[in-house]
Amino acid sequence: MTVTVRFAPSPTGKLHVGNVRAALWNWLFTRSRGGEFILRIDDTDKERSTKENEDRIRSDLEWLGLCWDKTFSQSSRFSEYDRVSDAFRDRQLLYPCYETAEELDRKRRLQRTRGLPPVYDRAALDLTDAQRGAFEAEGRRPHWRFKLSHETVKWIDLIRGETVVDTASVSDPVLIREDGMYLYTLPSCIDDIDYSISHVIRGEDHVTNAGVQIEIMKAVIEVRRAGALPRFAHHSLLIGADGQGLSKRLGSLSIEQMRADGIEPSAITSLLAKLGTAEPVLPQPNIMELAKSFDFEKVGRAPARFDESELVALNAKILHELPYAAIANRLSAIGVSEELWNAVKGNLSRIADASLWKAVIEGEIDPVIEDRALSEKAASLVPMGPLTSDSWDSFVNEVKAQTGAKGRALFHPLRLALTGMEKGPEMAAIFPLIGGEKARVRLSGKRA
RNA sequence: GCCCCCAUCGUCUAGUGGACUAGGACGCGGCCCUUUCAAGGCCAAAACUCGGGUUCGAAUCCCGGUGGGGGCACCA
Repeated sequence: MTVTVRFAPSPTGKLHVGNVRAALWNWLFTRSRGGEFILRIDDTDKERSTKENEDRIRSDLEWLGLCWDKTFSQSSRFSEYDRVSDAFRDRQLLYPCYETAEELDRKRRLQRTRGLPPVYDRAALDLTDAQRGAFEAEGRRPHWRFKLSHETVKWIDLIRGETVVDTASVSDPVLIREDGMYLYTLPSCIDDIDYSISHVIRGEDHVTNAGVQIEIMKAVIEVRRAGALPRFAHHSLLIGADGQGLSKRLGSLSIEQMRADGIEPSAITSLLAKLGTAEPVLPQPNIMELAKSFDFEKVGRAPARFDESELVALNAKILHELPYAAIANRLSAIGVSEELWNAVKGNLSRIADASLWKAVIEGEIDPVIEDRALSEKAASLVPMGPLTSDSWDSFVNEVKAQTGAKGRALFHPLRLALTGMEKGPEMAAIFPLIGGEKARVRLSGKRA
């Protein structure tokens, strides 16, 4: 079976951990099966969609490595949507309604106080031509609802197993607004059929929608006389580390923000690919490796916790294993040489922190003198001439022999004097980079 | 309010009536190593949401409580 999936963000906001997880799973699934990944921009809402958001979404996806094989915007396909909705009207699948938003709201509140679910009562179906004419004469324009079958829709969800939606418990969905604008539902169904989407992979907030959409898709297939229903996979949503829903904090969880915070794309994909599955979360710099092990069988049904501190920790691990060549351009941009990178990477949690160590090693610092006698003695023992990777050991041995200090009492004052920091990279690696001249000055307590 | 889904170590989970003394990974703690921190190696601690029922036997099946998530838009 040919696999074709789509990720369909709406350019009304930014990409965040929640929707990126859906994008990633679509991508991993289709890559693991040699299929296609389509990026569809759901921009039917002209007022809220912006070009900036769309550009941001594309650049975030590219940054994450989620390349697409095909992309299009729904705003380019209105004529197709018109064609299908005309056919729906002919088949009485689409009916005009004249209630205002306030009237609908009042109806819902009334149902709720009676303990009933707020489902549309289909009053518009009983309207006579004369009544409709009267509304039109009043200046009202209709919005259009799709007439659901009121039967039970059933499908085998790849994650949830057999799933059932009773369409009698759902309102007939509004497909076209009073102003003639399409809501996302119909365009989405038409596109999924026209582009032969084989699998719809998304969050479980769409489970009820799937029931409705299956009915609409069936009608689209009839109109088009072609196409097939996709299979569905609805995954649970992420919750915060506090066990509460994520929606309120989404701003701080945007990909844009993470990128600004120095999180590597592979840290995000490594975590999001495995979180909520039976497989361990491990640093995986290669996203294709993630695709190889992707399997719906291993996905749990319960909401999974997304903890930012876990992402930060994973980011550090990825950095520790990152060879210079993989990020050479980014490092040279901040003036970090391969030598420097290899000396300090084991202590970084963000790449940008390399410049911090660059400043310590190459710039000037005020040394911290913890043991004046020891550091002054040490200053006189720094080997003359260029330092090598062996210099540190012989230097420390000499200091030990002449002062009697050992262990922490030996190391700690030297580190503080030479770097001004409590902890940091392996001294043997950074000692030659600091250089003998600077080391002598710092050990004697002067800025250098 | 109504409907749907879910519930195992701190976290993600394995587990489909006896093979469970409940397994793994991450994290946490301890030890070793490195003449400091980190990294690495080793070792430990740590869980079946509660109450009923079915059964010779329940983490596993059923009912109920509690808790969490989702849905019920002229948003997506």
